[in-house]
Amino acid sequence: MSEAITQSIQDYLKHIYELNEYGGSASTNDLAARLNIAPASVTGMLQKLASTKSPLVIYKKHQGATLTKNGEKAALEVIRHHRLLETFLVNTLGYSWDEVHHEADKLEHVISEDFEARMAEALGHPTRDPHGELIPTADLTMPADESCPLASLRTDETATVRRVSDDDPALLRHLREIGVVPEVKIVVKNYSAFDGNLTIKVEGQKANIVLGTAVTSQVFVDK
Amino acid sequence: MSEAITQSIQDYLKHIYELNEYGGSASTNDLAARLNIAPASVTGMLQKLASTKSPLVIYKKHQGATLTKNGEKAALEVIRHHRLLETFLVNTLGYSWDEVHHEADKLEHVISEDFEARMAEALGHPTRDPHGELIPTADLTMPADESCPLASLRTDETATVRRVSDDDPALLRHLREIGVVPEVKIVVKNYSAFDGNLTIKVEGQKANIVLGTAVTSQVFVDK
DNA sequence: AAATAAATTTAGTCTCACCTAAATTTATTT
DNA sequence: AAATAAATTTAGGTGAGACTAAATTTATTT
Repeated sequence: MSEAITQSIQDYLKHIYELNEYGGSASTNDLAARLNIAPASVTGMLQKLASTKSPLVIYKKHQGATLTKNGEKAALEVIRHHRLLETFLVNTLGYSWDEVHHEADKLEHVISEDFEARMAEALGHPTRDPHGELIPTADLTMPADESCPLASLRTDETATVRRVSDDDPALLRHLREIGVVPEVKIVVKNYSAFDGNLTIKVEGQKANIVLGTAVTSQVFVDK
Repeated sequence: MSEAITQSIQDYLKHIYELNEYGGSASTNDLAARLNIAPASVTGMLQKLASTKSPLVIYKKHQGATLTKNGEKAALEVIRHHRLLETFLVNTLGYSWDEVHHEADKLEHVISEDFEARMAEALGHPTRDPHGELIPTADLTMPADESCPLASLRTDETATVRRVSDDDPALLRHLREIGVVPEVKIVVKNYSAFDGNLTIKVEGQKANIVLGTAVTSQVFVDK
């Protein structure tokens, strides 16, 4: 029988997947930071995950981790759970978008496939969660995402906000307040080469606002 | 800082509470059977739970376990979660009453107090779950329950079904089929002293039915 | 290219919650 | 009351998943 995919393994896979999305390979240190675990512990787990009959992870010393096909399926399963749960909590229990992440992080490991299917059905098979993040399909493929960081835009460019990072409640409350939410149109009024600040005009808001890279790197847009 | 109440401790407390409801003290063996754990392991855990600064459990060698005030509060918290979840799954996601137990057993350890409060609100602060079992109140007291086992009734007695045990899906499907569900009235037509069988007439059903003690001990009624 | 800094791995421990096998205690028969 | 059976506890062990401290490897400066 194949090795059990425990909750903590699910967490490793999820974060390796997310780190792979940009950086290529997921480094020991980055994983440790995301998982709130000592780097030494991460090394141990990666070695273990990479050395089973049909491994979930590909791992080379000092070069970080990547997912195998199986590992990726398992990761997408967890991510699908997470994003459906966030949508469900907002739509059905009246959570606001900054409150759902922590709850979904716990529930994602525990719900059954039946629960997943019933949620998807009840929600009308949504393709994005409340933060605009794409929900992996029931057959565990991740839809293509064209969006780029708001931080990469320059003066006079126009774009539509597609998604925002879901893991910082304070940031989410701020974004809600200034109207930077999915599907809203923005125009870049100014780019400051010194600090990377962007001055933008948000559709439906009167005043321009200035955002630092701490914010603009977490907001993703389609041009 | 007080000792963490882990998932497995929550399970111990829940089952000690339920065993205390009838039998007085919860025996090592009964607990082991309910938890699907070796008796030796139960002894170890009970010793541990009974020997902290402010213990959750009272335990004397060879005499089983009881809950302290704190232990009882913790147990009722879990039971409240479980029964609210069962109600929520049935009302909101269309589960049938035989499908919810297992899902609730996993979720009960994971949801936040906020989740609990939102569910209670969304459901209109129900007092019973779909099986008729009483839901502990938000301040963690268990409402009084007057009901007695159907098995204790005799010929010509009349009663109202109040609750049924929720942990055997096959039994639940059978009860649903024969109409033995909460709030239904029944009349005992015959009692057989040999095997304990009861012949009953269920309100709204044409034919009488005969039930063995495997069933009648799991159904609770008010006379 | 050597020196320093940063990232990573090794080695050795710890806790939790379980296990089995054997010993002991309590309960039940004969 | 002794013998047997059942329940419980003791003793010793395991695996998962974390930890720290020290060693090593890779990357970055000077």
